[in-house]
Amino acid sequence: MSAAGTRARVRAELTKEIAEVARRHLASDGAAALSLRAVAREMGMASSAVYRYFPSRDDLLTTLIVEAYDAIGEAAEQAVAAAPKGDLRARWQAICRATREWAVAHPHEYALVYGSPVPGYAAPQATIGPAGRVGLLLTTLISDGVAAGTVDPLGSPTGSDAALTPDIAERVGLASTSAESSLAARGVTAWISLFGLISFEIFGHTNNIVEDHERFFTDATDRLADLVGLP
Amino acid sequence: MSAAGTRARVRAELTKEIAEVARRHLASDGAAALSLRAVAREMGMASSAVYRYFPSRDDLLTTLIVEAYDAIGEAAEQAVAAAPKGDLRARWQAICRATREWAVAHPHEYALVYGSPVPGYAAPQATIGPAGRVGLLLTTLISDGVAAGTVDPLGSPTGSDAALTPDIAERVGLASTSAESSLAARGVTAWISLFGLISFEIFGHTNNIVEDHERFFTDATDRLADLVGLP
DNA sequence: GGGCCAGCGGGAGCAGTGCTCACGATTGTC
DNA sequence: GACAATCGTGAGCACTGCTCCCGCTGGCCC
Repeated sequence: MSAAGTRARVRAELTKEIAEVARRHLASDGAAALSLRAVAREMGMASSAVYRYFPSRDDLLTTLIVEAYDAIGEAAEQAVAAAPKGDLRARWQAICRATREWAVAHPHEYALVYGSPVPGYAAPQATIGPAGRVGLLLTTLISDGVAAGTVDPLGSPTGSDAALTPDIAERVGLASTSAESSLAARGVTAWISLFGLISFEIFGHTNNIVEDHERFFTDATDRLADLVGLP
Repeated sequence: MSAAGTRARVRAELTKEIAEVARRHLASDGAAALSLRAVAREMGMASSAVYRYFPSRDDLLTTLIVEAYDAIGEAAEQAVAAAPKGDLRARWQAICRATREWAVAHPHEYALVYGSPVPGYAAPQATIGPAGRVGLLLTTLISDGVAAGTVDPLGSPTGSDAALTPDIAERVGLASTSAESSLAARGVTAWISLFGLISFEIFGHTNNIVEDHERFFTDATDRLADLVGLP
């Protein structure tokens, strides 16, 4: 047993435990206050030992970023799975609602992911997959609507899909033969606006403006559904 | 002369100079890398001397935040002043475009303001005024449209103004006698979405998705104008 | 005009950070 | 059982924000 063995296993386990402790610190104190030394202290090891598992603080943060993306994506996926398949608007609201609720419950982790890129940034390759999960949910939702004939692929301003990366529309299932399509672009706009709404709330920009944040959010995401062209 | 004197004047000047040096550091290296000691070094003074002018690093950052808000607001105001008064859409686009261009030109300063709240946050009172300047431009634009009869105060979902702070609609000139008004809420949604669009671009979330950022932005803000109900 | 004290700059120092490195100890593999 | 890769340790470097005390000095009041 353990051809590639027990050593690797305890390493993997320790790696996970360090990330877990770090995630707790992040959740309670925010990314800026996350200290490798503090994590090491809590684990009862020398600070230098942590570097055997994470080559730098930034790598630890990257791990936490991926975890956060995945957590958000999973929350949204579970919510949309529980919504009635045929009711596009219900599914739309389920995704938006779940995403916002995760953010409200985990503000610091949300800020780590959708706030300012922390260090000298440069989003690591590992993050680009998980980052798109919520967006993908929204676009498959839209493509379902197109397939069912309830969503019009056209819409103003026409042709704005041309501003997107060439293969992105296909990758999210919103390709169109028409050069005038704006479907994918509208989906992306709604996706971005969704996170704009959440970010403004989490970061406190709407503090003196919105009173009932939940109600406002629901109404706003409903407007976004209009924008996309959901029935 | 100088009843409240020369002393106060050199103090004000030095304060300004420190802020200026700090702003340059921020612009080139980002908020995380802004070091009081580095600013002090560049000014040729001991690090402790800086504390005579700014009681803490956070206070320095707060000053820079206010400056950034004002710079954004001014850019937008100048742009809208140069647009044809009667053409609501042109004015709308002018505001959006100027805001985005400022952000592209000053990414770190933008991130300081619209990214994650840096330390233990708690937005200082001094920031709430300047923070609303762009939003105010958008809402006065809308209210102009209402006055001219080209913008319908109603719109889906009806009554969502109720989610806002009670007096906010009046403060931005979008008060309504109808309990079913959603005009202010739609304006706030568009305002938030505008900054969502800019943030996603600046923070790199659309890197592999949008190719022509300027074109995409223009199309998206046009859609937001639709959402508000601009003619 | 002269004294006086608030205001100022300087330097040392504290507690903390990320990260490196040489050193033993341990442990899985041949 | 020997060997070597792996691991944890502690000291140390350079840096940070911030505090405190010192000595000087320039503007105000008598």
